[in-house]
Amino acid sequence: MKKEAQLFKSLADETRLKMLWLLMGREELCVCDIMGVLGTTQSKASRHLRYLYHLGWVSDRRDGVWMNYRLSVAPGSPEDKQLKLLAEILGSRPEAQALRGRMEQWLASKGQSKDAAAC
Amino acid sequence: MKKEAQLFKSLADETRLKMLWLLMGREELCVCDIMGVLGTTQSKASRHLRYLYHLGWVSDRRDGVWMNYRLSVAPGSPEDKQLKLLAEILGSRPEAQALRGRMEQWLASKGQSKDAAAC
DNA sequence: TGACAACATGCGGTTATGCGGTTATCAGAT
DNA sequence: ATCTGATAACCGCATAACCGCATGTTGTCA
Repeated sequence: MKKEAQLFKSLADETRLKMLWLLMGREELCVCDIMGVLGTTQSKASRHLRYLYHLGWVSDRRDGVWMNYRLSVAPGSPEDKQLKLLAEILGSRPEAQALRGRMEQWLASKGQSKDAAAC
Repeated sequence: MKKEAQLFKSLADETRLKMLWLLMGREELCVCDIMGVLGTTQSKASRHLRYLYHLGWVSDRRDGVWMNYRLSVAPGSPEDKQLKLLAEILGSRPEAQALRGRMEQWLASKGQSKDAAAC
């Protein structure tokens, strides 16, 4: 059951939990968005995202200067099921809903400024 | 989501995972049983069981010399749901089934000797 | 090419975690 | 009361995780 222990270890960090939660509610997010919504530092955001990347939970896509991340688990795979269970656990927390709200707000205020980026 | 991170942290250890799994398949187990099935040391078994005890996952019951542990989550509680999800994740692993088998075998061979204990 | 923006990473420090080994406690038997 | 076996608490060590800071890398634009 080493694999499962490793799985839970990857979820045993509040920052990573929040990142996954945000990504579950959006197709794609760039590092600066996650920084903004979570109010964390660039180094911290980037490091945890790479952590998830190396575990195969997320994939990256370069768009000019921005690096976008998205969930990358194959539909129907065990990881996909585990992610759904995670969503079930997190979704019952009001804090999670508030986080979603803050994300929408952040993305909206970002969209207002001229054309695209406001990081 | 600090609470959830803490939850996963408590599951991020293979020994604790196996202990929970064993307890899910049996009303009650004493420390020496868990030691025997998992092939671990007394100190290690006891420490992780106390860890789970302080988190509220298990309760203890003294029976003379032996200390018995059992799952203690209230039916219908969030913890109960989380435990069911955990069972779902672990149950799909053949290794988990093998562990159950070893437990049955251990308990059977223990029952053979005279009346009760053979730790 | 040079300046700048977004992101990644190496490094050092701090803290948390797991483990083995030892000691203390507790309940029952003599 | 004392002795014994089962379990719990403690200690010290090694390792791993997380963090901030500074620096490196990559891409854009003038």
